Amino acid sequence: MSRYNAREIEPKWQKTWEDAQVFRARIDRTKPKYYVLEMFPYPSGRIHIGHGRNYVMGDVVARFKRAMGFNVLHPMGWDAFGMPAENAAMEQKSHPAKWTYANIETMKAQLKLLGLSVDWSREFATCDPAYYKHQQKMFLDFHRLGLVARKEANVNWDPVDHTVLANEQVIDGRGWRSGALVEQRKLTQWFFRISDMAEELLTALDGLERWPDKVRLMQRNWIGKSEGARVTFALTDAKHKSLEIFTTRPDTLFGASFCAIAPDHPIAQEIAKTNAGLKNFIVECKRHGTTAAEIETAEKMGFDTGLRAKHPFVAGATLPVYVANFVLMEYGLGAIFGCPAHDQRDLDFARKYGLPVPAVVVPAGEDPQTFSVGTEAYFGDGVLANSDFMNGMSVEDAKRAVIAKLEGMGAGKRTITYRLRDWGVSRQRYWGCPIPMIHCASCGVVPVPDKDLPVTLPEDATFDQPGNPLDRHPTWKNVVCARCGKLARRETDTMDTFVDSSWYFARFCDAQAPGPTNKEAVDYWLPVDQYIGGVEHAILHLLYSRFFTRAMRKAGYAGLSEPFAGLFTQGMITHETYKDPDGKYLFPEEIEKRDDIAVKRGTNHRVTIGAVEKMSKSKKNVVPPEAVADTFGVDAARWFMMSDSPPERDSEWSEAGIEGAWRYVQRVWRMVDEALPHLPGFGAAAPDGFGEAAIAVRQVTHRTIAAVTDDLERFRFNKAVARLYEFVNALSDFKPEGDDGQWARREALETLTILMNPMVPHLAEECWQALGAATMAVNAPWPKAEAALTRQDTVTIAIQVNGKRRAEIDMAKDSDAKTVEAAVLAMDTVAKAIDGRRVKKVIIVANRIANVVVELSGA
RNA sequence: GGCCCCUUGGCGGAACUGGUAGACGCAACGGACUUAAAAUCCGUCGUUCGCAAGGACGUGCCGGUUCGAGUCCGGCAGGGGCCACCA
Repeated sequence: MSRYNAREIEPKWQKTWEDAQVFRARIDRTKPKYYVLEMFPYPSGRIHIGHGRNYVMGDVVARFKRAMGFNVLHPMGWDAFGMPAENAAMEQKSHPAKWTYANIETMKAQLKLLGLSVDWSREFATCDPAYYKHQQKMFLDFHRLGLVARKEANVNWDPVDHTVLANEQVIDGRGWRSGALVEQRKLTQWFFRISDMAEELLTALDGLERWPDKVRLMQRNWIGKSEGARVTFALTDAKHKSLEIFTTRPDTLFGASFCAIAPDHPIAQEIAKTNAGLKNFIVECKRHGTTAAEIETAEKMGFDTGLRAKHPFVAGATLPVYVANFVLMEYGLGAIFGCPAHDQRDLDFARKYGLPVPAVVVPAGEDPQTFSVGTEAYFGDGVLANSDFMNGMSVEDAKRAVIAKLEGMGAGKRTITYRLRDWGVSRQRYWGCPIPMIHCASCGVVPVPDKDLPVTLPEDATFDQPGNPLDRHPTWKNVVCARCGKLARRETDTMDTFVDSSWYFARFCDAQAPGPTNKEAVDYWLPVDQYIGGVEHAILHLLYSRFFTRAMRKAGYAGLSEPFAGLFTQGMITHETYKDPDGKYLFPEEIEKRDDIAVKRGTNHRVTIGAVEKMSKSKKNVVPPEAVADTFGVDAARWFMMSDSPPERDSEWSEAGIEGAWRYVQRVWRMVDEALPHLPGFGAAAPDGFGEAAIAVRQVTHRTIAAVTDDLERFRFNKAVARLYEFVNALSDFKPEGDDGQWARREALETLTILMNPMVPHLAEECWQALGAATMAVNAPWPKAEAALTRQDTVTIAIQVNGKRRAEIDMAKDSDAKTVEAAVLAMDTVAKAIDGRRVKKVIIVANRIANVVVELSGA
């Protein structure tokens, strides 16, 4: 008996696949296409097994679809621009390119170890000018189409990374990479006009049926559509004639007791010029952060501007206009009217400053004369009161009525506001795609002519100090104006790296295309049929890509709007964490487990076993793929990753788990190896008839085909694995006798081999070859379940009496209700359970259950 | 604060659209083989009562709908996610 040696067998098959170039994808219109893509990696150093799950999952899909007859595209590349490279360059006194390409080399070798069915001929790195020159071209095209804007705006400034961040990259008031508290700065920046597409990006979410609801909901919330009205308040002041506010509750206009504007609202800024008190107040507002805790505890603060706003409907009534710390310039119009009775913040504010709290929406069952609000605002539904022409209306009717009236008076109109901001893409960093623009003293902003592309990064930049290396480079930014020929300055900002990843999937369709995309290839391969990645990109990358694809369509580079037809967000791999007595983290290989305790390897020092957490370098709870491949083989790792948890959930990596997977690999090989001498030849004709035992095995075989196919189709890898375990268990119990039995055994083993191939491709190749196939398993078609063998002739029907299971009975499938009822009532066990009570009725669910309902004794 | 999701044995998890809860794996335990160990094979494995046959209880908690609820509805608790002074 030969033992399965993964360390020799796995590299052998990887080489065979590579030599035969089996994963090379080509346009082939005789087959349906299938584009599988995992979110491409950032080359940060080394991968650990936690990264692997994502790629293995994609690989299982790719290999499965391939066997199902699809023309599969499964590419890989590198999201290679970004801050870590620059930080590493600063620390190691090296160059970001050197660091990045070294990491790519390491990680590529590690990925190859996993035996992925990737078409490596399409590989590229986004930091290659051959890639980013196309990005610059598209930037210029988008600029021409009005999709790019340069504007002054309040931006998020990361004081540690010395760069601007997009809203999506600020988490809890801190930079998503540096963790530094973000400051607000007013800067002139480049923006993609994503907010113009807010409505389209929102409604198109409904069409993304193969996306998780969770992700669609997150995008919906992020886009944040609010329907309401803008209302113009006339001001009593001669200098400032009117104030425009946005509200989603115009129905509560009669409950208004003040107006409030943001500290950076133009009117506030104007008054602050001559009012030192307000100026100080505005400075005070800016000092407060925006972290969750600070918002929770922040007190409402206001400064009375002295301005008074006239109520649009109540002659003679005026409202004080405050500058308030809780009003945001970025949302709506930066101005509100305060209705304390029906908004908690307005109520807190009104109580603090002693403003009136008139209630205008009264909950059902409350008396409008006596209903009042204490410390809790009422924002539920109800009936309008104290509101003149709206009295007695529902909230919805009142909204319509008041908007109509305001529109009639020219004092307001129905408006839709979105939370989504334009995407600021300027970054004051070196390691990114240069923005191809020129600043000329006489011509203003001038695009770099297409013929001068790419604008490449200078290699001799310095990284020994913070700030933008491009800006301080002695010569790089000197350029002649493309319009007037005078000396001008190059744009020294680079693009947000999320731009790089917003179109790479289109580039993969033809990575050698002379333009940004090859239209024929893009039309053939896109959309991505199955995209796989972490849910952490639910908003950032996935929203940007949806925008970018639309922009590419407008510019003629793509023929569709939605790049990803199917999305799957996979869970993380977690692992226990270990700490030595000093509180320092230890790698799993540094510890040794003895019974329930852990000690430092080779010592008696007790190690604390900490929480199970997402694998990360900082917690040291990582497992290198090389070590796993060496001891257990890659197939065992792949099998374990697919078996342990449902793919969307987190999965814990454990030594026991990988050992279990390794046992499976050995067991399958042993089973094939032991069967070989007894089996008929590969492709031998089926015998004339099958005995009972052989038929039973064939039934298991074909039912397994049906089940595993369905499970893989639906991304239920853990169930597919469980089915295959059951199959192997059944085969182990099978003791074939006669030619028919041996033929059925061969059929079963061949089937098993191909069914498990997507998960354990090296083992499958080895088995396939041993079974005598002349072709590779990777090219073998997926087996088909024969209906005659999957059909169930008898079914087990559970019998309940008053809903409690009392017995079961085997019946011919699809027996009619009368037959089942008669058979059930004839059973001794049933009679015993009925115990002489009167049978009220018998409920029969075909092929499943019979419930005998009897009178309750004594009731 | 708003919105959303989750909660099933010692553990990971099965259970299609309301129809036999606990598939499959891991761990554990008992046994066989072995000088011994590993590997392998056979068996047990939700709790509980019982010699057994069999019974009772059981899917976070309380209640409801139903012949029947892990699954549907209402409430509560715990855990997680996203957004967040968003008007």
